[in-house]
Amino acid sequence: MGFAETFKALSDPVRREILLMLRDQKMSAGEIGSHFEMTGATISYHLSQLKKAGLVSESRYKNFVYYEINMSVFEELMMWISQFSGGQNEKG
Amino acid sequence: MGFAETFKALSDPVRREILLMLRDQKMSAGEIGSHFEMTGATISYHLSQLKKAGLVSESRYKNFVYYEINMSVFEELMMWISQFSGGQNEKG
DNA sequence: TATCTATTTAGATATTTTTCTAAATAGAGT
DNA sequence: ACTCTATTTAGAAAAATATCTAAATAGATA
Repeated sequence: MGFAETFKALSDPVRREILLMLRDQKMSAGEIGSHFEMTGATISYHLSQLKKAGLVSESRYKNFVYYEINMSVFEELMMWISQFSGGQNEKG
Repeated sequence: MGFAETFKALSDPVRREILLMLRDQKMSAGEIGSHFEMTGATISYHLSQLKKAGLVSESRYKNFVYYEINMSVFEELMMWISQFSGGQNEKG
């Protein structure tokens, strides 16, 4: 997977907001896009970055492509970060 | 502080490695630089990005500038991420 | 004070990222 | 089969990023 892609994906405010929108329901690309003042093409680009980072997954129904959060990558991220804030590296 | 800067700082592999090096001891800019095949100027740039994101802080002694981890930003990061992996948003 | 050492700043360049418009794809309903 | 709708892809332009070399700064020590 790679932390580089994950952190890069999370560094963009649009993408972080998309993740918040998906926190408790899956949404179609169009629905997601309608919350922003950007073209659908741009939203599609951001969704592809999130997907590449493994932060979301997609499924299809009728004409629509639905996106939803993929929790497991967030868990890996927590593990990485807890190296620093946990303080489990004390001597003794 | 801003998550954008924090995540952006973490998206670079050199900067993540610097953070790992600083996990259990403070180090001078020069010591840090000697672990990489890069000019001191480039290392200085990366350190400034980490500092801007609040991930490290610096102190001076003699000719040296020492860098050390700043844990509190990692803790904020954990909070943000736990919105997703914690699953505290269930109905019922 | 002159010089040496550690680090940062400035300016330049190559690469990457974000955004747009226009076109392509793909499936749904008629 | 045709057309409509939703989404993605391609290509281009502007902005941001990572790196270098050379120069500047600033403190330490002789």
